[in-house]
Amino acid sequence: MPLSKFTCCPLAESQAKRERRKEARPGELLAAALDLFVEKGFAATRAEEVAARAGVSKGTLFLYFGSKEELFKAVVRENISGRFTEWEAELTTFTGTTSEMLAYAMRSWWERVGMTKASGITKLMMSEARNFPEIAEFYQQEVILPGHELIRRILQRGIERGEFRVLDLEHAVYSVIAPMIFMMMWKHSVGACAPASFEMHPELFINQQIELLLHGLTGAGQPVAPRA
Amino acid sequence: MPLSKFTCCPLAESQAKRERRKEARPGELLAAALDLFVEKGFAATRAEEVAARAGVSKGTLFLYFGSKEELFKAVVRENISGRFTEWEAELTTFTGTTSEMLAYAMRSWWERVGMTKASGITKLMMSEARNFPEIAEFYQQEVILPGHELIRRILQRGIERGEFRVLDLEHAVYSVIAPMIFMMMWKHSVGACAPASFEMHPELFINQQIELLLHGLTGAGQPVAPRA
Amino acid sequence: MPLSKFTCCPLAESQAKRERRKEARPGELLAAALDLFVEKGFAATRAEEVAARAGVSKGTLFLYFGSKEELFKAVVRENISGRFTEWEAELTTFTGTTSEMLAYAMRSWWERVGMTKASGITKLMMSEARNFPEIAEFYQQEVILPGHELIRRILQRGIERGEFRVLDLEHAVYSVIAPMIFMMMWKHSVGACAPASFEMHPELFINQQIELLLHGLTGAGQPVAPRA
Amino acid sequence: MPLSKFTCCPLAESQAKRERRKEARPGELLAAALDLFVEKGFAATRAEEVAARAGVSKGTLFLYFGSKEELFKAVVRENISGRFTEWEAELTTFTGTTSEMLAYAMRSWWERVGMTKASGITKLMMSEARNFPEIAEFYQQEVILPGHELIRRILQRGIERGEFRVLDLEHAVYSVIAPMIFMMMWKHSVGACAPASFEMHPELFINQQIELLLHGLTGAGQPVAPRA
DNA sequence: CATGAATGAGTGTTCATTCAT
DNA sequence: GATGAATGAACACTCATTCAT
Repeated sequence: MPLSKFTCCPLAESQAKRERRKEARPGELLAAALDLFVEKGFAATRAEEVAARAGVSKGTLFLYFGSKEELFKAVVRENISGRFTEWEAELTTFTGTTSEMLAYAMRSWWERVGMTKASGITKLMMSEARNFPEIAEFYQQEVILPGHELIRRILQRGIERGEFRVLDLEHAVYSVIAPMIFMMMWKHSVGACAPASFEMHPELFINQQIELLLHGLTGAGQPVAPRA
Repeated sequence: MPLSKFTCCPLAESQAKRERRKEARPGELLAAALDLFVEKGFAATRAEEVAARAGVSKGTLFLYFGSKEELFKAVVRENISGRFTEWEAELTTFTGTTSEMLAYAMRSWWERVGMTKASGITKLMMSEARNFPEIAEFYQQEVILPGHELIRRILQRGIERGEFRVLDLEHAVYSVIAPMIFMMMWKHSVGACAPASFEMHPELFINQQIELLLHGLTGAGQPVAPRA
Repeated sequence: MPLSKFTCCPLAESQAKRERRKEARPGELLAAALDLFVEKGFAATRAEEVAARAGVSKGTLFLYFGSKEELFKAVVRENISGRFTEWEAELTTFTGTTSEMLAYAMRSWWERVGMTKASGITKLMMSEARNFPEIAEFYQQEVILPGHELIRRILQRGIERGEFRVLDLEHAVYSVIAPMIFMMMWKHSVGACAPASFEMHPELFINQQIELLLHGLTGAGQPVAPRA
Repeated sequence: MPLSKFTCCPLAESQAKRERRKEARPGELLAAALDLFVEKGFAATRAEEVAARAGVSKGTLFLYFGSKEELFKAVVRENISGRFTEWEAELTTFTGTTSEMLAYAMRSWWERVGMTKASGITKLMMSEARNFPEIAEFYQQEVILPGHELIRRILQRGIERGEFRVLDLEHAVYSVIAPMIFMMMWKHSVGACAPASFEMHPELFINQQIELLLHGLTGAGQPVAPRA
């Protein structure tokens, strides 16, 4: 844009800046709210604090979200993207073994969700589900259901191809999911105020968890992810 | 009740009942508080509601617990029994294989903690840890640390006796704990308002989880806990 | 109560005092609210001010009335007693001329309503009716309708007995009511902040109004209620 | 519009319209404000609503009126025309009987004020006088005082010419004014949300009211304004 | 001039906590 | 001890007013 330095009227620019701010506001507020809701819970988070963290005044918050509750719902909705379709596509075209597939799914989950702020949503839902049944319902439809479906299909593939032994699919899904839920909860609760002794190295843990999930504690073969 | 004919006035009886109630008060309050804190979180639980559920007046609550925060601490403290000593004793004298030992530990954990109200404490800590750092610290010392220690010793025994392969102990502990934490969280959040499709059969899940933990998905042998 | 000076326990007395206060609270609050609502309108009256005038804290107000709106409704309801039955009884047994009857009705209205605080309710309703349609409806049923009925019956009697000439009853009712409504409005608006020049002597006005209503401006006979 | 062919671009036209609108702005705002103030009272009327009804933005309102209070004052001031001079002139040159004169005054009042939006101002003053003493004072000087003066002069004329009997002038003025005030209040309060049973036919009422005022309920002669 | 995004003082309402009874 | 009436600090939310664009 070489011409832009000659811009005769600053109107465009400042207008743009204002517009940009206006469009950015909801996002900034949602980000601030996510942080605080995850950190302190819904009830203990003050609206003014959210506003302050987003760099605006209390009134502005209510300009964008009609109430604290609507803000909460927006936070959850915003962070529950339908990332599953993309994910399922990847797995549908996967050509390796199902063990590799499962490992891939767990590792990419960590990179795309577990290690990001989005993981806080899970903590939020676990903590507040009973106070927001409608939101919990929404979360189940949008996250839990497709998530389970995804894992179930992987396990099914493993069984059908003779890679995994026959097992109770429904509960096996929970076995795969449990360590992931656990990591998110841990990170946002004990992990946030724990002494060094409880530090967890997520990548190491995931690697070993995959190993254990596939071959078990008694599994033969090389030692499992020895700590560097 | 042949003695009752000597009770000239019902005063004595109700007096006695009152005494009993008086001594029971703190316990009833703690039980009510546990329920409500688990259900709605600390901030969203009203002191009056706790009192009402315990069958006393608002004022009485503050007679026994100086503040809502103290009540919370007492709830946590009260429900963190030093059951570990007893438990460790059991395991120290355990004579079977380590696989059996691990299975025993997980199953008895379910009976003694997982399926009881005490499981709510874990949900509470996960939800509120960051609002109550001192309590979280206390919880770590009293529950997490000994719990980890217990699991670690089992795993260590397995490795030393050549039953389990060598692995990163610290993270393996998390692999054992994760499904248990998961069950408690699930039960008190999604599980409390979930449709039938998300129902979980804890015993089945634990059985299969033990199997998976020991032999993995690819493990040979008979199918794992096929659903009845 | 000569024995009361020996009352061994002051419990009874203080209990009583507390009880009395508790029972008196709603009344005190309603009185304070009536004053302020009449003076400043519903919206411009602050809940805290009402409480302060009743000698209690803001919180106490909400102990007795769930919301400002409920307080408003209670104020109106409280001051709309079914005084009409008593009134109608009086008029049913009235034996004089209908002129005397009308005069009696207007004068006793002044003593029982017009000159009391209850007159403020009319101002309130006139000012706020459109903001509280349900209350306005209630007011119509409880006050306007029976009030009109009462006046209508008097006029009807006058016509039937040949004392009053035939006229459009419905509108004649308004002619009787108008000066009374007017007095209440005036008193609580202009009258409350008017210079001496607008002072009104209600008794004089009513007397002359009765005279005019009965005989008109052109009526023969002695001068009408010359000012003392 | 033969000149319009010289308007090469529609800009001029819309420019013109804009100019016109610009000059019309204050008037539109005052009209909108009058409606809303009358309907909901001063405190319960939101500035933004006034602006919206006038078709401008919130900011624009404050461009023309420094504050909501100033807007209110302007509304009152604007709607209190010095129509009295014109009126007094009419009455000064009146040649009929004083009864006719009074009837004319009341009927023309209805046409010029009572049935127009201006009647809302009276409701406003009655409702808000105590919150705006200065405005109330102004209203007294500009409306009440000259209004009373006008009525007083008519009555005085009637007495002096022997048409009306001697009476307490001050209070007789109120007797004339009361039904007019009443009509305006009624129309803007109960009348605005009343069931058909409380409907009032202003012309009928005024006619009969005049009759009653002149000859009273007991007046001989033909029946008073029998309902068509 | 007009706009509407932003502000923050103000108000209704809640609820932990106190204390007279 | 037990009660529950009373308190007032705290917080969600509103809205008149400002001002950058």
